[in-house]
Amino acid sequence: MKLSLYNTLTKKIEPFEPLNDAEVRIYSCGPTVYDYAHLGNLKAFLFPDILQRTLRIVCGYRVKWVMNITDIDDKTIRDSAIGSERWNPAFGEQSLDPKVNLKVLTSFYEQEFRNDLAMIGIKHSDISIMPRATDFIADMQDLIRNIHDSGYAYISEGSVYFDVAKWREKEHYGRLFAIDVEHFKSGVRIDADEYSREHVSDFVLWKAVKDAEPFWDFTVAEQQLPGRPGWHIECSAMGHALLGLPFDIHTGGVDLRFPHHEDEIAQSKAGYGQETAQFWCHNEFLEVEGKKMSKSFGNFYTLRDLLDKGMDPMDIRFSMVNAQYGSVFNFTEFGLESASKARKRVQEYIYSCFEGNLGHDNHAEELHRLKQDFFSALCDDLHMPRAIEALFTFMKMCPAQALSHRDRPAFLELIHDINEIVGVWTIAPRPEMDEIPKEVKELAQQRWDAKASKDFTKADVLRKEISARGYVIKDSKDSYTILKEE
RNA sequence: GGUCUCGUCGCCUAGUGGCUGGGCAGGGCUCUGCAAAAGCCCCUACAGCGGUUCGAAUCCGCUCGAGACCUCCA
Repeated sequence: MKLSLYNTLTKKIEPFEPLNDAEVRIYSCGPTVYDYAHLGNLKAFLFPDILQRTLRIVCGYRVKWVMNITDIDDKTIRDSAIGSERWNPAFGEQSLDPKVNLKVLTSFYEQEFRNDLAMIGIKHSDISIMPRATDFIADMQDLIRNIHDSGYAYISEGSVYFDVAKWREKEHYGRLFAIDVEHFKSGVRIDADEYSREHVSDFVLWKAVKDAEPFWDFTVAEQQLPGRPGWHIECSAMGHALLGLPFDIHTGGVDLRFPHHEDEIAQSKAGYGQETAQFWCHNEFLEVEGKKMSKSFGNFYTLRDLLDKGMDPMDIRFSMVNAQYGSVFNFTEFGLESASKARKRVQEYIYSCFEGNLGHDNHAEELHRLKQDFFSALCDDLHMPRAIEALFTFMKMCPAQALSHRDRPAFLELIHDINEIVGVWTIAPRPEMDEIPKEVKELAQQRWDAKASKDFTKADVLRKEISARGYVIKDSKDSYTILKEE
């Protein structure tokens, strides 16, 4: 099946066709590793995860997926600076070398980030490369020299800036975002750093070293400019080095359309003479309980915050994935609960397919429709809600017990493929219960006896005792089961 | 001020002109000590006002409302 995707470059949903038959090349703007990943980050990475899984499983392409790690920027420098409040004592003593401190801080959060990805079901084996910006300084410097040589950069007080005004004389600046350079709203936040640009619309390619900040030597136009890269340049350099330009799909949050991605396009074109990507895809933001997630609203959550509250990472994945990436997703506790129940219903259905008697009806047609509807919804700009709807509709039409000896394996095969994308279920028989302690079993039997003799007071006391040991009793008509309390 | 989304059942989400979408919650039943699990059934909404049309949640206009971005937040 062919995938169609909304392309911010054209503002239309377009059929996707790889530039190169061998594989689809995707670049995702990754995290800045100065803190634990928050829910918004997760949504931003779940989107390309579903994208690349769909490209592989439904469209049959090979995929090369690059997600960068930004380990040098204002915030990583700030937090690793000597005396920073955010320096975690677990990192040990701070070094006198700011580069060492930077590395310590960023490697810590990088590792945490990798753990978080695994936790929400993004497989490391699916990500071809996770390059760190600091490992590509030389590539960035080459690119900046190229841009300078071609006349679109100028040096000012030790920093190098991209000359947007000059670029606009030749090229369209505002490919992803309609920029009204003349009408920047007065009072809107303007980058307040002390670097001097000729125009506010210019952006920095290379920042001159400041006191006690990490820096790299750099020579451009026979000038020595010790400093560090600007934010946008890293993606241009890494995309070029690891995927080659132009590549197929570039992903990121909507906030990155401008200036980050716009500048990336301009830089790469100015320095490499090539377009960056044929598709630019942006995921919408996440809100929490109807409000923008922010520290000041007190609704700012990292993944580990939610796990500490006892939430299941697979429920978090399912709730986020079960929303179209291009629309604002409202993360609520009630919504997570809904998603959790819906997910478990499907899981229950899958377990049922491994047990009980077979049915005799023929559901080949419904199976075929499920396959068709599920995958075609995904192929339509990754409409996961519609795809999941097809699954529930199927389950309603065809109870697990009704599936025949032919339909069951067919369903399991299909749900396996579906799960290769959704990634929240276990396609296997119901796991054996953990060994239940003998005393709990005995208590349960006593309770059943008490109940049978209608001594309900005693039965309730015993239920409480069982509960105190972490188990619950569920009665059915003429038997009972013991389950571990969640 | 500029650019752009969006207002669908209690909540979340599909749906680019006609066929009462799905999930969760709620109600009923299978099953009567209590509770819980599972399954089945029920639950006809499209911000407002005009217009186009045989027919509009869906197209057009206006109004009201919500939100995002506008120089380093995914």
